[in-house]
Amino acid sequence: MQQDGDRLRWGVLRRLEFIDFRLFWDGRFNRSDLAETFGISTQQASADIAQYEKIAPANLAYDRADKAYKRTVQFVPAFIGKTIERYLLQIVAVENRWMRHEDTWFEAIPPVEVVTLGRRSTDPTVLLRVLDAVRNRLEIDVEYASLTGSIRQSRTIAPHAIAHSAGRWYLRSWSREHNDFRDYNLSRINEVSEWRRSTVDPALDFEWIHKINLVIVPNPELSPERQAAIAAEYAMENGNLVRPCRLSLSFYLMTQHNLDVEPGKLKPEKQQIVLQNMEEVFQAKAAARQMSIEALARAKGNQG
Amino acid sequence: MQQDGDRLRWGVLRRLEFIDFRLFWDGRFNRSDLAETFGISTQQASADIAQYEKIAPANLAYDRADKAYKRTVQFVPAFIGKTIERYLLQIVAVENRWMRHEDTWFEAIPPVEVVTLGRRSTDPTVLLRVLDAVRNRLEIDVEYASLTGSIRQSRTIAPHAIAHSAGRWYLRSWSREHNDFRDYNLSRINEVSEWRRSTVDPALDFEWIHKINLVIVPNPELSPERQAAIAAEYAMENGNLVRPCRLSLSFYLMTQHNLDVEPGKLKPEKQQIVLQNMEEVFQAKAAARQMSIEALARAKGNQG
DNA sequence: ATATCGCGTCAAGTAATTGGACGCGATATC
DNA sequence: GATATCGCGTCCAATTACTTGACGCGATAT
Repeated sequence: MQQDGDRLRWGVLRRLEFIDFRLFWDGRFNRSDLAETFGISTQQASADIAQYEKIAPANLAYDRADKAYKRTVQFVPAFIGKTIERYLLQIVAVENRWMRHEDTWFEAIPPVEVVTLGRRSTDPTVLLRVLDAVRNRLEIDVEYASLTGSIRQSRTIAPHAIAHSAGRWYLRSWSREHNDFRDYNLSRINEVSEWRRSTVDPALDFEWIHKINLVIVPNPELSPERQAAIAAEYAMENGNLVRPCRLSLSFYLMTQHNLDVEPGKLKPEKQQIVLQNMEEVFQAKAAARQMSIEALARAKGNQG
Repeated sequence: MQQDGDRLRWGVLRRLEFIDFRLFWDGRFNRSDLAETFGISTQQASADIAQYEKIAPANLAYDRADKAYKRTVQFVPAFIGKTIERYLLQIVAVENRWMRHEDTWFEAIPPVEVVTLGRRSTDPTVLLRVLDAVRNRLEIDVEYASLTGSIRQSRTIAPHAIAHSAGRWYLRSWSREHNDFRDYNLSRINEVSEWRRSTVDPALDFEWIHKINLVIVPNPELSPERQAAIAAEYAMENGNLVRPCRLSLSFYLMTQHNLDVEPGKLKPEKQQIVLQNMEEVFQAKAAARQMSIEALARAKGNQG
């Protein structure tokens, strides 16, 4: 199968993958499904099906009554692989209108409800300019939606990385106004106007570069059974989860899971996990921040 | 271009899309990139590039010095469309190891950090059986990881929908043990053994079917500026956001955003939005639950 | 100066795909 | 219970997509 996979043309491979996909998700497919999805003739579709049958004969059987190929109980995906999470994500993307149903291979989107509050989506042009700036070490002028939302402020930033947390996209950047590194909410950037080479070394962003191990344990106020379940869900070893994390991002992770709330304020169910080394994280973050500010000031001094 | 798009073969269209993609994300691409990604000859790749140039001549220019095609400033995506969020999601998927880098079109994954605590991923076979059960109205026996994580419990459920919230997947199901509808965490289902036709009508799951409008406003304890910014971020109209939501899912949405925490317990920054009609939601949910339980009991009485 | 690399292109050959035609079996229609 | 319909499979010649091989061109590296 591996050899077969290598010598098959890219297009044919995709079509076999499609067969695999539909068998997995719908349990059935038609010759015409294949023909319509890829814009090929029925003859070619028949040939493709025959080829799939040669590779994985036990996976499907034609049901004359239903006029469709159906998945057998022995079915094992031969092409789409073991990580099906990506397709689940497609469903989420369709529900959020990030992706069109036609751009997926789903015939019927499974009855999946996505529980989220939709936010404004990112402007492609902004994203494009921002990515360029990151890649080519540029300093850019951006129009940043002020807190009031009405007045538009111009900022000069030199972004060097992007981060994603809880549905929000952040831009890690040096700020000319403050001469330090901070996070900008990508969806609040409306326009990128000018760009020029940046003179700031992103290696000075110690809050970004330095990582710390977050030591996470189930909330001890929960019953032992519940704690064990949570340990299993997060695949904890020895009762704790050690998650390396950039210092500047640690707060987002903490916010996401209510790790930054003092114990006792929330019901334990709302705070299923807690952070053991919070103090250490706080101190490390503050120290790194200080280091960056001083290094940037020194660099500016040398330059001017 | 539309006509061109229709008459182009599926494979060619994908390759033009690839050119568009690379121009967007990397700002550049090679003939050999195209050839290697799709397993075609360099000649064919040249032909494809020529075709793309015919369709969108202003989008790219060959840079002899760099030996690469480069994006021009006038670049406007001609194939990949306006919703680029789907590709951002791919990056998240790669970072979370749900997807392989090779299965995307990214040459270099942009320096994106994904802030999340990875959870155990879903077993494809379980997902497959569960989807079948939903689609064909089956009752299935599942092995559900008990709270202790060690003892395995068998449950008989008839699932009828799937929900996704904050990285977790839930299965909305009727439960034989309790004769009511409840949620099962998909990642805690280890195995699906037997299946048979279900006799329970999912239309009786009123907590699922009935929707309620969640009325969400910025936390009034925040400064007016901050409130305005949050209103903008969530695209609120008249200062509030009305989000229709299935009753059974309303709690997940509330949990995600700390809407279910009494005011004053958390710092306002950790509770940027609040729910105005919490009492109404609670009552509606309880009423629907009661209705379901009674309807199910009646149905059982008629049956037995 | 010379080698190397990526590009473009011409020409001939091969593989993929189409269009047309036919038969087969299961369901729906009257 | 005859008849139409639909989706499938398959044979054929014709067409299109793609490959293999060969050559020249310009920019960079040695």
